[in-house]
Amino acid sequence: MAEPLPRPDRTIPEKPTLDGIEARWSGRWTAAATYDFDRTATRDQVFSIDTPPPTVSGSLHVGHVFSYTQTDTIARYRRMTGKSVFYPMGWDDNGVPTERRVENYYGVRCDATVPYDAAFEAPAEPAKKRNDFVAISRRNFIGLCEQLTHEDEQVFADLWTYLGLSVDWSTMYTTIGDRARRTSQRAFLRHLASGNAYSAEAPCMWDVTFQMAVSQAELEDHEEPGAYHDITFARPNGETIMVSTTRPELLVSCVALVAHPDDERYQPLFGTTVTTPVFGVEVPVLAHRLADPEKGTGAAMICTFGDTTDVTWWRELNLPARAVIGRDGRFGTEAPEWLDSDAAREAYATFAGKAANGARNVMVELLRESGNLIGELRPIKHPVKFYEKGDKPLEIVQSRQWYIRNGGRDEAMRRRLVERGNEVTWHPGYMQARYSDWVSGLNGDWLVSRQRYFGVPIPVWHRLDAEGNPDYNAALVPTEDMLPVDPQTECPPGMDESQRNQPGGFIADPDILDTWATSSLTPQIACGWEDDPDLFERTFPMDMRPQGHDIIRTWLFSTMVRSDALHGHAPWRNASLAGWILDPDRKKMSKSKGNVVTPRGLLEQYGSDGVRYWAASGRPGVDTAFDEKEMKVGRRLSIKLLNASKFALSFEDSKLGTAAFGAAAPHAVTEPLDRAMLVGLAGLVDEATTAFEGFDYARALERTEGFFWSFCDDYLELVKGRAYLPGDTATMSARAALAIALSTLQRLFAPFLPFATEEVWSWWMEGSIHTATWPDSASIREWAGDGDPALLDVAADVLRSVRRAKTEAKVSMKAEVESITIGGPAARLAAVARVAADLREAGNIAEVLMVESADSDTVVVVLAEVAPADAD
RNA sequence: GGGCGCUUAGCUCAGCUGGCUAGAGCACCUCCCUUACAAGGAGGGGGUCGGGGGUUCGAGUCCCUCAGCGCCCACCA
Repeated sequence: MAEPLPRPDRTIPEKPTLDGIEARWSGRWTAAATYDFDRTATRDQVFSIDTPPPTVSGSLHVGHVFSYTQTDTIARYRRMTGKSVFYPMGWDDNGVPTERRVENYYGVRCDATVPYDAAFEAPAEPAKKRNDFVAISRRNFIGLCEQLTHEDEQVFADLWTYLGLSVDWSTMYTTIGDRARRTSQRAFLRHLASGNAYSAEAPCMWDVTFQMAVSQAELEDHEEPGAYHDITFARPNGETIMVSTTRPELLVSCVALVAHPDDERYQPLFGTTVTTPVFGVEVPVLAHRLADPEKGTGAAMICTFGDTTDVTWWRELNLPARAVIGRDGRFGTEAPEWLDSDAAREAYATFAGKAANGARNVMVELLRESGNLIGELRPIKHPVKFYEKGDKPLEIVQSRQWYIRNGGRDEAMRRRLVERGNEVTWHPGYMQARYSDWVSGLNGDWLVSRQRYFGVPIPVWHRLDAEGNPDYNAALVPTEDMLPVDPQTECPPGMDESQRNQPGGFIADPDILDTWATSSLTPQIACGWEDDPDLFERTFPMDMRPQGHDIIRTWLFSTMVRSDALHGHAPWRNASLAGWILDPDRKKMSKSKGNVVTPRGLLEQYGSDGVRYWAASGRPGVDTAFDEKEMKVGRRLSIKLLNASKFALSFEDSKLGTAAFGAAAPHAVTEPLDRAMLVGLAGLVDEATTAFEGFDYARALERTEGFFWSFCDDYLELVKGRAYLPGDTATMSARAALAIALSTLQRLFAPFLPFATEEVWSWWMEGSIHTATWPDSASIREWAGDGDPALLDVAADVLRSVRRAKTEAKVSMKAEVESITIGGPAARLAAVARVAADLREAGNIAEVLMVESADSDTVVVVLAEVAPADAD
């Protein structure tokens, strides 16, 4: 639990300032362990947060600051309500983005065939072109990944500290660290044992640049130019059938033609065969409901594999696989065995070894020559599937991959996962629909194996038979106490290194797990699943998952899948979806778009509190424009808080605060205006509390800010004269009310402006404001007694009229007023009478007169030695 | 094609379960160097709440419909 802060000097500076406030307080918080998790707290006293681990491969931009600040305000609120807040930070440092960054940063590339070089040093000057990158061993490569991520993580941690995130750094984790690797592998092995993980030889979406498989959740559609090619197939009777295709180069992979079963044009052809042009391969004409009579000629060419529909057709119609595009995205150099004529093989040779685009051009020529290309190409724009981080269209490649069951091929499981969504409260609520929609639309299991290096290895070996062929049906697995394990360097139980890669021995599974397959376990990693059962017991399931709404389909869903399989319930109670930061052109701010704004300069210019104010003003789930003006407003608010606090504490006896106000106010609050203000304050506390309970930090801030400004403009102005006077009852009432209000407002602002509030709190209170108790409206109402909130409204209204008169007369606000005459119903006049003394003081008014009238309210202001100004 | 969200002052947005003359900040105009605050403060102008229907004593707020914008998803031959 938090230690007391080093005792501040408890003096109020002559000229309060925000300069250097971040360094001053973040250092003291660290020293005092202000934000440390109290792991003696029981589950019901804990609030645990499943922090998104930022990808360390880039730099943090203001979008990160935006969403992490929002979460931090909630963490701070919960801490002040007495919860022990479990708020770890994780770094997502494994996976493709890190590899890419390391490759470019050092000018290296990983080559598994290169031997380890203990004396290796990265090139001083990285090569400009990828082709010139130095090939290094897997172990050297991983070493560089670790080195660079460590440096990056330190920069990130410094920024978070400067921003004032109240994370407990002692609970930090990384997704490549031992704990994460162990957790990830253990979960995988448990899935394997329960049948939730399996490997299969199947067509999968394949990125030809990274040369690895990608999962459904990583797909992105890009609008790409293409063209319909109308080509003819020959029927045995000499007739032809025309088909439109955008990928004529796949003709060699054609295994059938397909049309809709109800399409009368093709019903006579079903069950017959046709011959492919150029290659002369005989293929059947089949019927399938997915063929769209409206598209092209209504008949389509099924190739292995042009798109995901081809995969469906291939699977459901039991067609042979005639794949020719290899893992490098190029056509195989050898003519495939199903081409049985020399002419066909010669034709193939003209595009063998080419990538899709090159082969297409050649194929078009071949078809033109053979007379099977009819008419002109018809250009179109059509969506093509890409890997979200890739820049070439995906190919579909047949290969052995690992899968985790996610309901994509199991209706009952899909329904169960949709149901799990009901175990979570969504903020905002409509985000649940995105989750349900995604789960309902799944069409395959989750492909988790990646043909990469820097990641969590799949903890599996395969037995080799006497011929040296792997047996994929019975994986050799490590015992859990071996975890984390690297199958490349360690051996399966009961076997030794001499049997590696030998007939009758074993081989290591070459792949690693996709990043999401590890980050989908952040609750288990952070809470110490199996590693630290005591911690797990106190923190899991977690209270809150904050994240961006764009990764509901990936991170949120996959975390649900894992928790469902491992624990049989949802991993959290609340999911809080943050919006994006949009640049001034309303585009999402992201590194790949090159429109990011780095936060450090902003934090220094506007102060962390100023930037936090902007972030916390963004409504939950709503995309928000990047707006420096809001940060300026936040900075002004922070300065105002310093000045207003200084002023209110400048009166003797206001400084009687204690860390938590006791049951009684320092002095009795007796004056009507003071009581009126306190009633409003109590209402504010209720509103802010309700908003925070519903994860709506933005509303809490908005209401607090609104109250604070009118508190300064009106109440403070109205009572300062009275508070200055020598201490009679009315004076003491003002000072007590000021102290109560100040203490309350400072705490209400604490989640948003942690630095400024800590500063002003230190002037008069013991301990950190961030471990102080959240304000309690009931005790404020006790102090307020019979307060009538309307009094403050009336007084502020009259004061505004007086100011207006002075402004219109172009005189100073302290100009003397001879008299004001208030008109209105008796009730209004009675209210004015109760605050008349404060009004006289605040407006420098000699005389307050009243005239009862049934008409609307009026205020007539007579300035001393100045022509009367009517200012109703 | 399906789902979700948005459309309120020049700009960025609040307006929760329908209720007194529709709010804030920025920008703009005027004034004030008032001992908390001049990188301030006080005051002011500015909106037929996207269009059209409907429910209601009463709608920015509920229902229907149309339009525009954005996001997500889809089997994209």
